[in-house]
Amino acid sequence: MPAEAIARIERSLQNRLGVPVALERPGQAEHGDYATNAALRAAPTLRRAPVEIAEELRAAALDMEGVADAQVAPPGFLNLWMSPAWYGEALGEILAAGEDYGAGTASTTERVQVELVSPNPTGPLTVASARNGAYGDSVARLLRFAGHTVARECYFNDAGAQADLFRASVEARGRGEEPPEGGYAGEYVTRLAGETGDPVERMIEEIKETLARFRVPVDDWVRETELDAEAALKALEGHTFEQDGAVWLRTTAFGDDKDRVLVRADGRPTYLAGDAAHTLWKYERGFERLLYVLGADHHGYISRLKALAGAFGHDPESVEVLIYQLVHLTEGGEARQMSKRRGDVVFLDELIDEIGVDAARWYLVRSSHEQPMEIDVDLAREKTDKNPVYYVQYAHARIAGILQKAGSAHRSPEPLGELAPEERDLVKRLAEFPETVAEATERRGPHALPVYAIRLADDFHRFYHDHRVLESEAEAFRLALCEAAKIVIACSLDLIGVEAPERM
RNA sequence: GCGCCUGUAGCUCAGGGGAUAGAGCGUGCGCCUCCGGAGCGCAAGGUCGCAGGUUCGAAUCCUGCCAGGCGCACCA
Repeated sequence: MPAEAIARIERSLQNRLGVPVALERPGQAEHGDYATNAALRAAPTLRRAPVEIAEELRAAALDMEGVADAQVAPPGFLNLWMSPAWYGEALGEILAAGEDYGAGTASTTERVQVELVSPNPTGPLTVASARNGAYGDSVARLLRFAGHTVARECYFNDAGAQADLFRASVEARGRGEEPPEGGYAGEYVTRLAGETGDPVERMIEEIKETLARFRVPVDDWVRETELDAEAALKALEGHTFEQDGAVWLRTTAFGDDKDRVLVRADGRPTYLAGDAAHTLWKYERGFERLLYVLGADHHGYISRLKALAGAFGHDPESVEVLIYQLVHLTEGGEARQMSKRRGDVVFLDELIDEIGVDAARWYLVRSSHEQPMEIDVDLAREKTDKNPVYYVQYAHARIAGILQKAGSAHRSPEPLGELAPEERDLVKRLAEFPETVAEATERRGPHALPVYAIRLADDFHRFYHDHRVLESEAEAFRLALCEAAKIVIACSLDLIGVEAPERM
């Protein structure tokens, strides 16, 4: 979903040709402001020479409002140069939309739930959960921006064997004994042993505080102990069978590669039974699409969760599992193993203490969720002020300074005449935002935002360096340009949960 | 053995069929009477893991291989 100023040109060319036309920004200035390979793509179906088709498009383009020049380049590209009026149109579009620029692109809106983090309440949040939170929350923000109704949920598995083991570990430590086999160690266990109350409850409270601090606004907190497993098992009865004394769910009927046990031979429910109750509760609350944000070590769950949806009579496709690759810690170039049980981890609160929420969130979403992530503990500490997030925030603060100094001076998106190259680049970058966001949303890939924000900041810094804003002939236009840049930078950062400061 | 993810500059990573593959960090050299120098410019640095295939065109799609991460429970 490109900006309207761009989409208008695309539609006109499309009507002329009868096949899809997408404008792209070419890598080199000699190839114009925008270019399209539409003629090359259409050639096979139209059974005509690409250059011939491109010539036809060129003629059409030259007649369009906003197009200053058009040229055909072999083997069939069409290159476009836009007029000052077009730049005014594109800039005006941004200022008119304000902070809604690029929003509401979803064709149909849904009630979406994003389940994220969902940690075992047996210890504080670690940097592993932090990637889940930063990624999942950013996806939630994107979906909301696109127009969906979004709720974030965090689930606590507070009933299982791990919770019991954790409680036993804290009690043992309180008596000065070693933790039980496979139990929990670490400083926080010692700390909890000195406090009163249920350790699991203490952890749940701490996790809630950490997530709030990390700017992940959770709408619903759900605990396994609150769910009605009996009701879920009853609802699944048509899809279960008994074998070897256990109750099985026929998940293979919904695409799983093997059936799964719901109730063990000894009568205790499995983890899947808890998941079933949880899934049922989600649908009962009316969500139409269920997103799960899970680490790569859980990707085996996908077919199970979809099968549960099917067994409850919903479309398995309404379940969407977002898998992110794991975080590996290194220290001094060597791999550092993380184990919550041993207490040998880096906690999210420590990371925030070290580098702050902005740098941490930026760092955790800047690369694709499909990319395994390495965090060098030493480097993360050292490089605090080298994090590109400050580069982007600085651009925002710089603009804020100019606009403040400008006071109520007149602003106008209408350029006086030809734009400088740096002005053109900046407007084009801003006009690219709606499409960038729409694609990031569709692909569930918020990492496109940091990448975009750096380029935008880059374009702004270059513009700023070469052109005076205040008291220049083009002051009104340049103030409008600054205003638009400020809006889009702030929006890009907000979508990944990073603040856009007026001053630094 | 089967499945998912990854392999791009010294390091961390963008790039989802187009023109001469990009950014940050690091390295080298420049730029402050001036709206914020947390900035700007220039340079060096690449067999896009390897080999085939599809295509007018492949880092991108397909197949095979190599390497790394993760998963294949009546654990959670």
